[in-house]
Amino acid sequence: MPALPDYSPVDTLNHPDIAEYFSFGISVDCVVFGYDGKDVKVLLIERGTDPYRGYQAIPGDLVHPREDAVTATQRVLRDLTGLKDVYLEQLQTFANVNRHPLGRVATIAYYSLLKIGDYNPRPSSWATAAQWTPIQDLGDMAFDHKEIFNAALERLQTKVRQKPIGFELLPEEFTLADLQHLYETLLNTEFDKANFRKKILAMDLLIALDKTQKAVRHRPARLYRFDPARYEALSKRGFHFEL
Amino acid sequence: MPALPDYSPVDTLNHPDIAEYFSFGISVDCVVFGYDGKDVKVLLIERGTDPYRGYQAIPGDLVHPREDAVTATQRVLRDLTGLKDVYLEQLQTFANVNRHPLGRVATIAYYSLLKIGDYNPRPSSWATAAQWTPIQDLGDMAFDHKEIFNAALERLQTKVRQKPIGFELLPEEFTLADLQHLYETLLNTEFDKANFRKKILAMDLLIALDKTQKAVRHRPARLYRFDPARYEALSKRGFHFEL
DNA sequence: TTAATAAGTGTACATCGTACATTAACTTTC
DNA sequence: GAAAGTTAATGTACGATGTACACTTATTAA
Repeated sequence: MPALPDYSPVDTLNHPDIAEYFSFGISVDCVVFGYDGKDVKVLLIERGTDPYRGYQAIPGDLVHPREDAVTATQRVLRDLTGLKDVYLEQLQTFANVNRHPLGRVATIAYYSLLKIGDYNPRPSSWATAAQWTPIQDLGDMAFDHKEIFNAALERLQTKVRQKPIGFELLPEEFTLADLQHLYETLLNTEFDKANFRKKILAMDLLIALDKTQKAVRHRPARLYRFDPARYEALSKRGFHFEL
Repeated sequence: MPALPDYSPVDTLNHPDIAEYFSFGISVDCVVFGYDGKDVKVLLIERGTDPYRGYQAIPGDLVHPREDAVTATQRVLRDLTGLKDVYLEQLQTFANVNRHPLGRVATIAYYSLLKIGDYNPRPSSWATAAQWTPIQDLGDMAFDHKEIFNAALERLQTKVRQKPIGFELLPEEFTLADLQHLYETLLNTEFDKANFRKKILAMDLLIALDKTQKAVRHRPARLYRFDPARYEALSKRGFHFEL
């Protein structure tokens, strides 16, 4: 442990009893979203110990004394899902005095989007307790995790309309109907099919593949792929994704 | 059923050396924005002690062991400006291992908007060190504060186009030209005068007052006032501010 | 009175969003 | 193997909105 500062980032004439201030625990919690073609789901843990034994909780862990917060979150995600390099974004920090019954713990909340098909539960300690839950039927949650989840969902709903991050939830190759349905369930709206596809295609972010759906009992739809490089290029020229 | 894993936050069983994890300091830092009719400015502190003596820093302080993070930020703001009930929003938490040279301090960054005219420096410890700096001419800053400031500015620029928070920076009564100029300096853009006023007025968020500017050497402009209640009402009906 | 200056209004045109109708391709049923 | 069912994919017409720019109005200073 490095030497304790004798002042805060500001100035502090005011903290003679400085050691008392260095008694916080910091955790990270990560709201992991997935989509199975029908429902938007969250990956939750069932707690095996008190407090909140049996309640569902957002996966997370204490940050180690020499560990960055993002690193800690990536560690949690890898242990949980076996995946790395998934979409990850900081949400908000929850630091109320009484949020944790056993001590002063501030938690930095993140949210993550992944292709649910890539998910393979790890033979790690929490593998058995992890489960995908459709976001409509969440029950009570441990700690202030319901509040954290709500914030994450709200943020996702805003963000998904402004940045092309919805694709993180879809398989590499998808139909326009897939995409539309994802947005509709995520945003609780309905879009006109013709207008939706016109708008999306006009953005010029998708690569049309020479493939179609197989084994459907109707006209098969064309498959598309999102082109991140194209998005980068357009962004630099002032393009603004919007749905 | 196998034993359920314990994961966190804070499962003491999983962390036998639990005490080590409770050694973090938590600070809040608040980027305070103001606008004087010409420039967008930030309220900065000049550090009087090492490290970074003489550098400019974002005002902040350590969070007390029994204090909520928002409360700590409001305390800092009140000590600094004499104001309470100013617009305040959490930005992001910076928690890298090495961000603070003297210990492990995670900082929860906020940003705040206030009417610069309301600001009255307090006879508190940092009053003399506080100064408004136009955001174009910021020099080096202490710690990772430049990074924090950049994040705050970016966030403000995004947010101000999506929520009617720009009014927090203006006096209660303002002209449409005032409003336009604020947006132009904040976003580094130019708007067409006629179209800007048409758009803003069409939103129906402003109350036209029976007052005009005084002592100007041209046709005096009408004064307006922002109507937060109206905005609330419209929001509930699905209205979406956008500029 | 006139010039200067910025406030405030009007208009024409292009662009975009919206609703809805139509055609196309595939499978299943009779 | 033709018809019915289903969803993909395209087209169009209309209204709303954004954009550029010209014009009129109210005030002060000269």
